[in-house]
Amino acid sequence: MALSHAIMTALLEEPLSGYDLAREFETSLGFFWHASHQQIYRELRTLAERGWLEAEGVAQAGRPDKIVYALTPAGRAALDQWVAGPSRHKPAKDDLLVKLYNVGASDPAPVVAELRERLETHRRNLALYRRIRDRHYRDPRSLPPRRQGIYLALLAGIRGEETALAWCEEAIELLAPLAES
Amino acid sequence: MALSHAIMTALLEEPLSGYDLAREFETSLGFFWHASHQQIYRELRTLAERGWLEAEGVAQAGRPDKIVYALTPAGRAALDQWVAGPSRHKPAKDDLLVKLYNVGASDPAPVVAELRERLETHRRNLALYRRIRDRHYRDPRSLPPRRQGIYLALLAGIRGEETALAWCEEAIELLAPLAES
DNA sequence: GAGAGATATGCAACTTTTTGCATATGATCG
DNA sequence: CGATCATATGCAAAAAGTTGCATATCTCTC
Repeated sequence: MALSHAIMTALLEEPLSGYDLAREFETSLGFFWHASHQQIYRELRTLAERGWLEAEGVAQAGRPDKIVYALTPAGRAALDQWVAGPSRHKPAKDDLLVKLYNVGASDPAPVVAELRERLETHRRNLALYRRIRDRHYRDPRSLPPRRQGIYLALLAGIRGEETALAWCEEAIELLAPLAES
Repeated sequence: MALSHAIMTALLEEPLSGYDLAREFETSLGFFWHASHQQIYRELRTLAERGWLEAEGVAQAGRPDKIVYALTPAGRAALDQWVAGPSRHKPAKDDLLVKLYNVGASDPAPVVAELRERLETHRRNLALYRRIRDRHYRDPRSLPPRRQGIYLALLAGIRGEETALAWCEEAIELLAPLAES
């Protein structure tokens, strides 16, 4: 399972609580690997049991107490090993692409409407990613190695959104005439 | 579940056996929605029970008998309704992008090696998709509606591979110096 | 006739993800 | 004081996907 390793990766820099991690998985790392808080809390307990993480309860004033998880040496070793092993790419599954196969058989109007919505989503994502790049990753070559890796992940996001955006425009242009008639 | 609808989509043109469908899901539709034959056979039985498909045993000479599934009017209606409803985009999950966050903490060499392999995969996919486009979708505007939709799905594949390919090259260029030292 | 390979279909166990629900603390605002 | 929101953690059931195994027909080649 790779969720465990994604979590450990997020803990490389500093110990975090499940709540923190859940937010991490909604931004940064989450752009490329989504996980719900239910998944995260469950996985954290599993990893702590296995000895890859260490849990520490932290009492807080002004807010509910929390449990902070830190990477153990064993976890660190497992992570290294995972990085050295083969990767799995699970391609995106997109209803919309399947629906395109139905154009001509079903009404294309909702598909076009969906494309327009998605266009906006890609615009927003792209703007966000570019803002992050401009703020933190202006000159990739002068970054320390770790940041270069993160930069590349971000770059994948940017390129992906650019491509998806352009494709949406092209698709709308081609299908709009069908939807109007 | 969308697998059911992907299967029905594949049956829009003509009735197919589970085996045929499994191959369909390894090419055409399968570029955007992967499914194993185990999943497909299971789903086919479920759909037939629900009345969305009709199963017909076909005796064959020269090869094992098969079961051919056809879309029923009820299935057709369900498909229309699905097309009109909201779509879900499940973004890709890619170990490699998570591993990039580990560059600087773990040895980057295997990551670079993986990037090189992936570069080749993208090259192959791109060549394949382009071949299909050149053969069957040369002039998209003059295609009948149904084929236009399929063309757009193919185009999404082409653009995606182009982007991924270029990104791999950029990533290798940036990380190669780190891996050598 | 033995073996490999395409065709054809399936079970069972397991892992992973999704969905819906549940709970509790403390801050802030009206 | 009540409502709402951010913080913080979790259970349980269902759906979806993966993995490993199993079986059978028929063709073609050695």
